[in-house]
Amino acid sequence: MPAIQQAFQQLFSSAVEAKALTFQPTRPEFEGDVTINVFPFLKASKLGPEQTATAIGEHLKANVAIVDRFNVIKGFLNIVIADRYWTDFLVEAGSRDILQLEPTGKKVMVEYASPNTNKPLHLGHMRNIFLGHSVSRILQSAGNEVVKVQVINDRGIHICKSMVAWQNFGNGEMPESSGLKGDKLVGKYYVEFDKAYKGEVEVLVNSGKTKEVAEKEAPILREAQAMLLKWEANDPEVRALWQKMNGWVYDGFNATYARMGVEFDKLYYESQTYVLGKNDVLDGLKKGVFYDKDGAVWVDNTKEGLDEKVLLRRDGTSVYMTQDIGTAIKRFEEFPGLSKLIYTVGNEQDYHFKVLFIILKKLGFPWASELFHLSYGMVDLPSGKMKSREGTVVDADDLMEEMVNEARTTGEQLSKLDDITEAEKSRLFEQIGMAALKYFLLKVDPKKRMLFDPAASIDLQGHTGPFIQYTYARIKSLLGKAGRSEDQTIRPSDNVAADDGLLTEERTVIKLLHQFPAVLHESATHLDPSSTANHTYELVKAYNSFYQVVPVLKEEDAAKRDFRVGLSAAVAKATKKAMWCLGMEVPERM
RNA sequence: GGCCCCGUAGCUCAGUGGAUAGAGCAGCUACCUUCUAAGUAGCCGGUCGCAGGUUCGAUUCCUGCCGGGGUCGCCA
Repeated sequence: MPAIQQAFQQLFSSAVEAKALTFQPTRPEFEGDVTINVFPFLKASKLGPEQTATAIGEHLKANVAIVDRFNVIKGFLNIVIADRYWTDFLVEAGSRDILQLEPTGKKVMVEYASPNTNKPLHLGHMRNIFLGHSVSRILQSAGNEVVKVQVINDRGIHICKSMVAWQNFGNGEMPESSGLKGDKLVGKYYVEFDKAYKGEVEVLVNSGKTKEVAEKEAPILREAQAMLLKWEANDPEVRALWQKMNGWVYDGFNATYARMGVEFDKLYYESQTYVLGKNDVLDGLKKGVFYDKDGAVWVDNTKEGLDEKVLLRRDGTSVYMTQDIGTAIKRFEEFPGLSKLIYTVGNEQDYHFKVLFIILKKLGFPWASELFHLSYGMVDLPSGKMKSREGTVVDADDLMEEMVNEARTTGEQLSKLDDITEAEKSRLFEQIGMAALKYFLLKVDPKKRMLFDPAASIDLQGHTGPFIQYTYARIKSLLGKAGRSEDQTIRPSDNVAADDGLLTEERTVIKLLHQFPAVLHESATHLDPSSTANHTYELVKAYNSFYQVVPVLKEEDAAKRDFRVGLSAAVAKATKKAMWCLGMEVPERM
């Protein structure tokens, strides 16, 4: 880059801004590795596009060692970088983890699950959890210290509904007695509640009440509301039931998280945080940041293009926003070095977070500008939106089971695994099924709404997690036969093969490896695993093309063979790390 | 209605100012006595929602419109 600027200065005695200078990978139909578009410089060079490009090209060739040759097509300067540069890079890629970037010295908190405890986890949670988990690992690989946190919405009317229903209709059913997973059991009573509630509403409507009145007066709802009040008053019996049922849910969630392969450094319980924020809001009121209207505390965001919002009710109680204000403040107190806080929450809460961040800025917290809402789109089914009340949700445990079974069916059909134990097979199919699922959810831009078709969407072939795993396993097989591990990739002498000229297949793979750190960096900057996911696919796809036509172990020239083994090892190493960043495992064989 | 997000191949998605817009799936074809065929190569498939504008150059940026979704509680 500086070389180009220098070239420009000398050739045309005129400076060029760094941002006007764009390098792009040369399109495969032309010869070259990097391409510079010279159109932006025509005014300064006062020459036509071809002459400008040629002049720069000549200069670079004469002055920059790694520039081997160039060609000019229209306004595009295609530069061929010397083989030596690529082989040197490959040695580097073999000797260290190129996907572990320089430490930034920053500590980042990522919140990536916030389930309610009244029902089991579903597909929507899975997108949230895989996304946040992957972003955490990408940030870590990009040199940050990461704190992963979960918020558990363990209190409120929703859990009281399950509790009331269990009390009324449960006959003491327990996870142990029914064989139901704890979260499923509690979820079952949430559904029971809804059924009973609807029945009661219907009865009331038939007795002449309006629907609105009936929906407010249904006895079982009143019961749940009364239970919430008792909970807030610390009623021992209610609290004991609450603890018992939440305990079941946590057991269930933990089993689900374990299978998902995700983990948290710290848990926040809403029952502990919901009291936070009140004093902060009152402080803001004193400072004149907020105002009093009819006894309630409001914030006015009309200048920011939003509207007014209540922060404390007239009776002095909190709203959702209040506790989020308090929780954010608390987190920065608990983690003094924290420089960034990321909330992985669905895009239906875009407005909420916009308001939250503005409020914290108004309260004068310097870190308020470092808050980020990692907003992701909903997951739709072919039938439309998932609705828990209509029973159209895709259950997380069921889906994982289905995916793993799918992997098993395919794997056993291929019958390449007859010599391994049943336990090893189970572990392998678990890895494959989970990767298929995770990759499917992570390969698309997080902020976009996506479609999940359980029947057809999840493939084990093509642009998928298992495709990547398969490539890795094939390389491992090669390395095994060559007696090398992926960590002892290229001996420096291996790159002698380069003197013979890199094959285009080799060059393509190395270039993709070379781009990988930049892609990872971009993934971390945009908090978007999809670019990493897609680049990993590009890499292994290119490797597969190489593998198909270029002999590795069968190559007779020992130097070339070693070089290709080293190339393969470097791909395996980067692939494994990239997959780790996406929360997926890679199998030794498949 | 106000505000926000999205609209690219039959389907699912890449592509955030550059060349003739790319993958996967689906359909068709070729390649396993050769390093794992969960693979590779090829064919088929496009008014980048529509209309203007900015620019040497727009799928990409701006405006308007159309279509889809979200959100606008002293709910969470």
